[in-house]
Amino acid sequence: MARNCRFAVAVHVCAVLTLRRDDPPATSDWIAKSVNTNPVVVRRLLSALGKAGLVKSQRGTSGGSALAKEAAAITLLDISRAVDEDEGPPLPQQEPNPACPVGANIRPILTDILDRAEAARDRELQRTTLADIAASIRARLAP
Amino acid sequence: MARNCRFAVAVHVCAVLTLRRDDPPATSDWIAKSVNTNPVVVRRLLSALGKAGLVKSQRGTSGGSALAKEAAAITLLDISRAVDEDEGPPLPQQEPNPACPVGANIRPILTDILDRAEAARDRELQRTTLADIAASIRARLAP
DNA sequence: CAGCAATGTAATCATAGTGGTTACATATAC
DNA sequence: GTATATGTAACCACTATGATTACATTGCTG
Repeated sequence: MARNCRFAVAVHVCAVLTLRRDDPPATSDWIAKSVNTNPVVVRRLLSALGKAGLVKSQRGTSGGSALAKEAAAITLLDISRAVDEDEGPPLPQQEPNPACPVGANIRPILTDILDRAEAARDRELQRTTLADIAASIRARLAP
Repeated sequence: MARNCRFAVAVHVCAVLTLRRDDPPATSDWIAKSVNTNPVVVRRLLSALGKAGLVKSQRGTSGGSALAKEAAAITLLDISRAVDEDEGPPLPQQEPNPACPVGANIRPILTDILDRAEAARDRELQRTTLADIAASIRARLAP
C-alpha cells in the first residue's frame, strides 16, 4: 500500500460529497475544514478525482464540487487509482547480479508476487462503494 | 504496501540462503554482490530477519548466515513482517474536524478498510514460502 | 459590466524516509 | 593473536510528502 495519506483524505473528501448530495456543491474551503488541512491539498485531490471522472467541479461564485456518478457506482478502488498514480512494484532500481542464479531470476518472480499482493488489496477495495461509506457514517450518527 | 524495497531485497537475500542450503553459510559480502548493493544494507536486513527467528548468523572467520528453519516453513508474510516494521494504516496525523459528521466518524471506518486491505495482501503473501521461491528459481535454471 | 468568489496550478518549503557509505566495536575460527 | 566476519551507529544525498503562498482563470450575480 502507498505510504501516503492521499487515499484516506480522498475518501474523506468523497464522503463529504456523498453526504451533501442535493445540497449546493461543496467548496474546497469547506471540505478542507472537515479534513483539517489546507484547501489546496483538497483541490489537488479533487482535480485528480475529476480527471478520473468521479467528481465534477464548477468554478466561480457558488461553485464547488459534487460527485459525477451515483455513490453506489464509485468504489474505493476507483478512488485509490485516481489519487495514487501507478508506481510499479517496489523493487530496487539497482538490478541484481545476473551472474548469480538468484540475481538472474528473482526479478520476475518478485514482480509476480508483488503484483498478486496488490491485486488482492485491490479486490478488497473494490468491494466497498461510497454508498457503503455513507451508510456507515449515517449508522454512527443515529444509533 | 510499503513503498520501500526492503521486502523485495529481503526475499532475494532469503532466496540466496535457501539455494545455499548445505553449503557454508553465506557472508553479507557475498549476498550483497548478488543483490548488487552494500553489505551493510544486507546485514541490516539479516539482523531484522534474525530477530524474527527466520535466520541465524554467525560472527567471525567462516561465519555468515543461514536459514533458521525449513524453507517450507517460512512464508513471504513472515519476511514482510520481519523487515517492514508495523506502521499503522496511512492516515493523516492531523485529526479531522469532530464538528463535521464526516470528520467525526470517518476515522474508524477508514482504519477498518485499510486494515482489511492489508489483511488481503497479507493472506496473499502467506500463500508463498521460500521453498516455492526456490522451486521457481530452479525451474528457470533448468528448463 | 464590475467585482467577488471559486477553482486550477505552479512554486516553494520543512520534514521525514530511504538506501548507500564509512567507521568501528565485537565475536570467532584457525 | 590475527584475520575475518557480524552488529550498529553515524552521516549523507536523494526523494516524497503535505502545507503554504501566490496568482491566473473562470463564472455568477448584483
